[in-house]
Amino acid sequence: MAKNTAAAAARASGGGVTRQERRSLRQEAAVNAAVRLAERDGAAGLSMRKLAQELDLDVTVLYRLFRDKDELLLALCERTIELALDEIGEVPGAEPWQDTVRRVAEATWEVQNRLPVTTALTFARTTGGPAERRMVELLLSCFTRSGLAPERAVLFYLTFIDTALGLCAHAASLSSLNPENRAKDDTTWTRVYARLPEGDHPITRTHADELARVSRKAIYDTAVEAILTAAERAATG
Amino acid sequence: MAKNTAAAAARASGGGVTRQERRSLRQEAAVNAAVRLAERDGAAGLSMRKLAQELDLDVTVLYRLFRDKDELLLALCERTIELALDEIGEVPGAEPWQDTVRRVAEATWEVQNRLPVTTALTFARTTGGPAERRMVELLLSCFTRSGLAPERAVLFYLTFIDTALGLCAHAASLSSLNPENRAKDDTTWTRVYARLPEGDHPITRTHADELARVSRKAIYDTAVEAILTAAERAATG
DNA sequence: ACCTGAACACCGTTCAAGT
DNA sequence: ACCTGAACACCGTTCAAGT
Repeated sequence: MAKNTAAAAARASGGGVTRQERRSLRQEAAVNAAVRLAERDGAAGLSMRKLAQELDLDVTVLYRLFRDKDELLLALCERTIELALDEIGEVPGAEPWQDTVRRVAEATWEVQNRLPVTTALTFARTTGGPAERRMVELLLSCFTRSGLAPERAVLFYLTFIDTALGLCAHAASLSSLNPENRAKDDTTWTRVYARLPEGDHPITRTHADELARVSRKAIYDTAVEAILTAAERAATG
Repeated sequence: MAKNTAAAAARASGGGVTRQERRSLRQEAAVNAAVRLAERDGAAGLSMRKLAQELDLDVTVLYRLFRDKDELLLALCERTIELALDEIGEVPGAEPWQDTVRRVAEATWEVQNRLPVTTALTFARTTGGPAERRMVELLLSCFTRSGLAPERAVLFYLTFIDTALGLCAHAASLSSLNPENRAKDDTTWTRVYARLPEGDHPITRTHADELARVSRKAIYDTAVEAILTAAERAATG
């Protein structure tokens, strides 16, 4: 749905495809290929050369579509937000603001889960693009509907989105380590913490099993609910 | 204080410096130089070659101190935790658990602020090393003291630490972008969002000033307090 | 005006050849 | 046994030379 926007625009405009529209189409194709490449080969596997090869282009053509690799990354960031917005779909107008925020949290997690490498590469960026703008408007409308004064609404909006993205990036950057490093990291709780010597770290030792059992999604949900509750209390209190 | 641990151990053991101790000393020197290099030249500037050069070593010697670059990064991660522990200092035994958690949050932010590049490079890793183990024990002792059952104590501990690290990494990865990209990102709120056309995004438009005014530290504090409150309520409720 | 290949200055990592 | 330089297979990015 988010895909082929430029194509649709081109067709709607009545036949003649301008240079600008062809450029947009090629950029979108490049973004699609970049996501595929990143998820298949990992963060280190997404190189300008390999992407060009995948698209049957010379690298320098890619450099005319995107000024540099950073601009490609910003386009990837926009794409992840587009996917989240697609995932969210239409929001019932009468829905309580908290539930809309929860929808956004779910959709963002879903995208992180599906595209961990892309998420890890882009989580901390601000694009200023159309998808990001729609997302900002959607979330700000929730936090203002809650009854918070502008200053507080903005503070809680940013706390929510940065926390959600930070935790998604945390989860994503684990899933996007090389297999061996991933395994090294993943099993640390049981490998190291369950086998601590008797005397040291008594509390950690008795909690090692629980530590290995907690899922990243449970952590994410706990953080999201904590921030929602804090916003509610700030609004009504 | 965290530095020269190996040196102290070597001297205490009575004169003869073993191969193992010399190795530890060289690893520590490498970590120190790596932090300096990363903060001076950015994440892309921390390469095995440049680090070896900085230490007047052949690259391959570096590869005998650390199996690969990832092992160096884990050592950097340990170092950031050591610095946070130094920052925390002695914790008064009778201190309310919430205040101890706040100390940890402050110290972690402080380190992020001082070493953004190193923080951004390492935030999502689990090292299983001694500094990390001390930090886990300290924080778990807080969340169990709060009266939470083991399962919940662990859930809130992980929610706290992952949220704190995620937000620190968010802030850090902004401070560690190349100057131009950083500027591009930083001013987006005023550059793009304050100039939105009248019709679209009305809520964002009216909040653009506030959005540009919120500091990353305020966001961090809001998230930390929200999680502390949620933990308190789960413990007493 | 557009495309192209070669080049520049780097990477992480390995290994045969030296002392 | 330890150290070393050169090499391999890559990077992002640029630019002169072609059509």
